Amino acid sequence: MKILVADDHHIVRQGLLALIQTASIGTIIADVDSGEQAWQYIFNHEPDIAILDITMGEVSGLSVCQRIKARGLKTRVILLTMHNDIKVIDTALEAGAQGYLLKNDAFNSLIKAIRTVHAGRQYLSADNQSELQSYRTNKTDFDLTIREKEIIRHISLGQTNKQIGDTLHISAKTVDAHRTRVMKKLGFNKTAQLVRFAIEEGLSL
Amino acid sequence: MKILVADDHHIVRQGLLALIQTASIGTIIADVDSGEQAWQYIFNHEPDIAILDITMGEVSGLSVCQRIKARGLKTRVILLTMHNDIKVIDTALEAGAQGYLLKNDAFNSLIKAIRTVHAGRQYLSADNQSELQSYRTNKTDFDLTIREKEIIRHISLGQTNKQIGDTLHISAKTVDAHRTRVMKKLGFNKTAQLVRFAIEEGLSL
DNA sequence: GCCAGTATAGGGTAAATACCCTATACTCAG
DNA sequence: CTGAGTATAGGGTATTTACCCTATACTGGC
Repeated sequence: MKILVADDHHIVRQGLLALIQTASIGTIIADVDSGEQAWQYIFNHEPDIAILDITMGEVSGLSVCQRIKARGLKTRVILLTMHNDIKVIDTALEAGAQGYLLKNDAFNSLIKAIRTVHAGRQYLSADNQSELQSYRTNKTDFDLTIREKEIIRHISLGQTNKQIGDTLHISAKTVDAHRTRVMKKLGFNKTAQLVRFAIEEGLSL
Repeated sequence: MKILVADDHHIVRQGLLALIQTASIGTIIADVDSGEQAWQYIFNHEPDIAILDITMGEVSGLSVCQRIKARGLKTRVILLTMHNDIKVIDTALEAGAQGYLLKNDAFNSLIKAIRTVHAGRQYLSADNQSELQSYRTNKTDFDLTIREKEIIRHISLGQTNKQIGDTLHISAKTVDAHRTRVMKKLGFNKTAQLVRFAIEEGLSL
């Protein structure tokens, strides 16, 4: 089993590597400290498992996850985060993640998560299963596409259309188009409203 | 050398333990997952080094650090955090920490930090030394005035300078002046950042 | 009584936005 | 196969923001 670990916190990353090695669960092919590097590696080598931190500067683990899904790569993703927020979990799963792990989980969970996801099943940290069910049944669907949510996320982090275009490798004009469409869908006409929405809906990571 | 590790993120803690063990740098006497437990241990056993996460639920690493200083215990503290915020570093050192380490530092820094602090010297992550100097010399007070907070609140609710001016019966230009001053105080240059700040600081609504 | 800080507000410029339009390409459901 | 929906991106314009400047008036502290 080949595993990629991506986390911009060096200590966390080294810790993960040490844990996976002592568990003798797989061969690590790479550890990187940015979403962009993670994507390059996954695109070129298609590891079995990619353990990605959600919050990683420019390109988040969420974005990488979306790209993997879009390209139909066989790599399965376990997203790693500090926050136990049901909205974020939902976003993560919609982005195509097979696993969701909290950093304050016991390290045994990590091994269990890797085994479960590698076997093709979904792994959720703690007992978020039932909570997720109820959240999904009565969540308001704002009909935003994955791409649109991604754009909102970048906007809420204070990036300009130009900057977002650069990180996502698309034109600033396209970002503007997405932005405008989201505004229309949500009935907004100001960045401030969009940022508030993103933060409250857990899209801002 | 006896070391205590306290971090509420299990994975991070396990990682730290693994790293310290492989470096054969010290005997770990305990690893705990809360500030309260950390304090109990330090008070009873006075380890040489305590590596404390700053953000740990109820009792933060900062609090534990202050207690150690107040009691005059010989335990030296290395504070651990994710955020490279000069303000936090300043607070940490004032609280009596001898070391300040970022989670995204290379793990070699951890070993170096332990050795340096154990030798009685101060260790700061990366090259925060010079940054800290300049921060302290011209320590700007980021306190916002009542009026400024009021302006931020309206901005975070999605109003334009013109609308805010109308509501508060002042010129849009004045609103702009307040806005610019706040930006400067906080080091921002985007509305999105201001909105996020307002929401997180509870200035919104 | 003066100085620092705050609130007010004007002039100006460059950047970013909001939003209108068209247009191509791709996918998926009926 | 066609049409709806999405993602892409260009043109264009008006508004808004971000930030530079100056300037007046009020207040509280030393």
